[in-house]
Amino acid sequence: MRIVMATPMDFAFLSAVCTHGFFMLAPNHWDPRRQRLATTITIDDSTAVAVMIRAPDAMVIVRSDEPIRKDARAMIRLAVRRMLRLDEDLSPFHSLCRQSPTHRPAGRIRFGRLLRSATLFEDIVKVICTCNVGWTHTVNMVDKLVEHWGIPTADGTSRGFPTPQRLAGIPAPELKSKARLGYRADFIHRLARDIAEERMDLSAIANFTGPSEDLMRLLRECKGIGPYAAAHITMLLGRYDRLAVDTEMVRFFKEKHPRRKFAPASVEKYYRHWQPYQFLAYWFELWSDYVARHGRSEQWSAQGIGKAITARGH
DNA sequence: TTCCAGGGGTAGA
DNA sequence: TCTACCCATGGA
Repeated sequence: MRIVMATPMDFAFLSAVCTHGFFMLAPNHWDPRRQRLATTITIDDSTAVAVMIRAPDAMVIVRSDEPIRKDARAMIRLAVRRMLRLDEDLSPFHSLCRQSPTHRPAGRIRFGRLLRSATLFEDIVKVICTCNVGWTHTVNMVDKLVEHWGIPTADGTSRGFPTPQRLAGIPAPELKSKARLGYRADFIHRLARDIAEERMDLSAIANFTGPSEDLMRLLRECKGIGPYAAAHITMLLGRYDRLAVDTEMVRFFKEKHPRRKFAPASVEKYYRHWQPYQFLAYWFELWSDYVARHGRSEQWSAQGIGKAITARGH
């Protein structure tokens, strides 16, 4: 099977994949030498398809060695579009960058399509798994979720991310002990159950058109999603006017502006002129700082970058 | 051992 | 609305 998709004018594959840590999380596997993203896309509770994504010239090519049903093919197309944000227009942000002495490189590399997951459910679970832990632990938790409850491909060689229905059927203590989720197990189990039993409608959140503030409020109704997680998920949903304040942001801002007193309000003020792209402006600065410290992001490995960040000693 | 990591929930003021 | 305290886990 081979799917070919046209890309927006300002699309750059490397930027789209390697400027957000999700490319290091299961079921994604990035091949830095060939510049290909291998992943497994979950179709339903019993079907998943392993695909290889590459992007020569002005197109994205998705290939799979398995025979694919027609409906599954459509779902793979939608999933890849979502992951690479092929429907977003970031040219206004790139125009702003070109006028900025600090962010000009962001315009040049077409920075801003931060990789997301095939589904919003997968995004939310992964964000919960980043809360109050080191990156290596996040990687391990997501690895184990996919390893134990991921949907296997027909040949059984890989697994897609578990569906809400699948995780809803696993008792929280089992999630905790097998995936080492800690107290996050209850949040993830509750989220999966609420979706599976139709108490929570993720499509309403995904298609929400109101102000970002209201979207944040909607997300925070979900146990386990606080201010940081809600802001990060809001970003994943394609809104960049909310800053996700976490320990990384605090560290970065203190280092960059040692004379300035840190307060979330002052950071918001600092990025105000990037409206509505505050998050992307901040993320480019943070990502550039990481690249200066640890080398090109497309060469990062999940465990390697985790250890490097921890060893930084903050 | 102790600290802390890309926080969040809850109770009490 | 703000603060203190607790919550699993694992690496340094």
